[in-house]
Amino acid sequence: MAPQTRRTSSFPKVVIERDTDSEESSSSEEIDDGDDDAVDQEEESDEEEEEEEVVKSDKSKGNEEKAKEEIVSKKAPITISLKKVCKVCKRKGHEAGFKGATYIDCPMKPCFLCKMPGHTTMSCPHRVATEFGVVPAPRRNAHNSLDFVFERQLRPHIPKMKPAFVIPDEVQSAVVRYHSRRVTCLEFHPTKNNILLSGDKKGQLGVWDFEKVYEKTVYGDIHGCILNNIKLNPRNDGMLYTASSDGTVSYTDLETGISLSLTNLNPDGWQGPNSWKMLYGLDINSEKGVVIFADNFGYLYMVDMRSNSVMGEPILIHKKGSKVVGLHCNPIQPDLLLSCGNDHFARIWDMRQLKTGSSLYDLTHKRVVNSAYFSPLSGSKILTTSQDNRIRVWDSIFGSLDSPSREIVHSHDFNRHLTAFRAEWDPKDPSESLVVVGRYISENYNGAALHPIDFIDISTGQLVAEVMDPNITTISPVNKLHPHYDILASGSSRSIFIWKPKEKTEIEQPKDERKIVVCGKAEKKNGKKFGGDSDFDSDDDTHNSKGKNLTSKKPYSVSISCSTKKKHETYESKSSKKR
DNA sequence: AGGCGATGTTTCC
DNA sequence: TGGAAACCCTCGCC
Repeated sequence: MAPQTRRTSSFPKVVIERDTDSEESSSSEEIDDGDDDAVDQEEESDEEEEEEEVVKSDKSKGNEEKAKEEIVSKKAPITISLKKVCKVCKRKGHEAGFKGATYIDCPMKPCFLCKMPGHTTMSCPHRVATEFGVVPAPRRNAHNSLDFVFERQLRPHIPKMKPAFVIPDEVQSAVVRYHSRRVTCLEFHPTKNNILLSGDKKGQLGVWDFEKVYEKTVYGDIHGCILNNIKLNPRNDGMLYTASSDGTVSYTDLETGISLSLTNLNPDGWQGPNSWKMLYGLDINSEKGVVIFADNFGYLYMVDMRSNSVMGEPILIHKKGSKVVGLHCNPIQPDLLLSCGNDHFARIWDMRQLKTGSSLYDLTHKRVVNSAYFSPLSGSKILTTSQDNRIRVWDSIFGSLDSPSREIVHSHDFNRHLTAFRAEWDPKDPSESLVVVGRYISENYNGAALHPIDFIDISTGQLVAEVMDPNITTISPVNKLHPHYDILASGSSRSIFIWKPKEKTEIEQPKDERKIVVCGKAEKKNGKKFGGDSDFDSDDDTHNSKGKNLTSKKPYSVSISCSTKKKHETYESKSSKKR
C-alpha cells in the first residue's frame, strides 16, 4: 500500500475539527454499527463531574495551545456509554478502549500522545501534524573546544542538497513467526547485502538471506536471555559481537554459530535482581580496536579486539545503579562516544579521557532515553528517542548542544511487552534528515487498527510517510534501513518483514508474488494476520469480521518452511517436530 | 475463543 | 531507599 500521509490540515483547522473529531469517532462507529448495538449512543448528559474535572486539569497546561484547549474544554468529554465503567479511571459514564478499530482515550487522563492534559489523542494537534510545535532551532552562540572540533572536522562532511526521499512501502518478503519470542534488534550485514541479522527476547540470533527467503537459521545457544545488540566486526565481517541481558558479550561465527564468550558479568549465577548484570549498549570503535559495552548499573566496559580480553576497570558513565541503554561511536571522529541511559541523559564523551564525570556534554531529557545515535554520514547531529514520546535532534553545528534543535512529538510509549522504540537514521540520506520509527498508537485504516511505521523528516518535523500492511496488526518497534539499498527491515512481535518501494509502473512486471515464509504454528488455519498465529494464504479478509475488504491485492504465496539445521536446533526445527 | 498472566520495567511514594 | 503500583492501543497460551 502506498505511503499514507496524514491529513495535512494546519493547526488552526484542528480547533475546528474538534467537532469533527467526535464525528470521526462516531463515523467509525457507524461502520461498526451492525454488531455493536449495546453502545447505541445515548449521548450522555449527566457527566457534569467529569466535565468539571476536565476543566480543572486544563489549568495546568502550558502555553500556546491555550486558546484551542479552552475551546476543547467547553465541550463535553467524548462519551461512549452510560452504563459502562471506564477501565482506565474506573468512573462511570464513559469507556476507554477500542470502538471498532478506533481507540477512545479516557478523557480523565493526559493525552496519550503528547502527555499534556486537557485533550485526548483524538484531538491532539500532534496527531494531526507531526510538525506541530516544531520550532526553528536556536542558533548557537557558545564556543568551546568541542564546538571547535565539530566545526573543523565535521562541518566539511555536511552535504548541501536534499534529495527526494524513497520510501520502502510494500512488504516484499517476510518470515512470519521466525523467532520464538519478540524481536529485539535487527542489523543488516555490512557487506553481504542480502543478510539480515536479528535478535530476540530469548537470546536467539537469526541469520536470514531475505533474497533467498528460505535460507534462514536461528542460533539458540549463544545467549540465555534478551539479545540487546548486534554488531559485525568491521575487520572480519564473518564474525559478530552480541550483548545480552544474560550479562555476556559473545563473539560468534556467522556461518557456524560457534561463539566465544568474551565476558560474563554474572560468574556466580543468579544472586537476585540487585546483582544481576545485563548488557544493553554495544558498539565497536574500529580505529581504537575496542568493543565497548555497558551494563544496567551505569558502567562501561571495553574489550580489546585483538586479544578478546577485557581492558582496565569498568567506568561509571551514567547514574550509579541505572541502566545504560545505548552506546554509539561517532562515524567520523573516533574519539567521540555517545551514550544514553535510564538517568534521562544522553552523554557525549571523549574516548581519550573516559572517566566518571568527564562527559563533554550532557543532553537532558524528561524521561528515559531509549536510543541516541550520531548521524551516519557527518556525525554532526544526534538523534534521540525518549520515553516522553518525543524524538529529539541535537545539531552540533547549526544548533547548540545545550538544547535540542528539534523536538518532535511521536507516539512510542514504553510498554513492558514491547521492545523499546528507537528512531533510526536513514544511512543513505545525504541530507541526514530522514528518520524511521515505529508508531505505538494505531490508526483506523479501513476498519482495521494498524500501527504504521513512520518516516519523519527531522529538518521540518513532517511525517513523510507512514507505511503499513493490513496483515501486520502488531506494533513494529524495531526498524532498520539498509545501508545501501532502499530497503526497510522491521521487526514486529516474532516476525520480520522486508519492505521495498512499490513498483511505480504497473507495466507487465511479472507480478512476482511476495515471498513469505511462515514458521511456528503455521498449521493453524484460523487467522489471517502476520503477527499472530495464522497462515494467511487465503485473501478474503476476515480481519475484523466487518466484511470490509482491507486489500485488493492478490493472495500471498505462502510456504511453510521445514528446513532444519542439524548442528543447532533452530526454531523451525522445533516447530516442525510438532507437526 | 475469551480470559489470564507474564513481566529481570519505570515511576512514585 | 525499597517496595508497590502502574490501568497500558501485548501476546501467547490455556
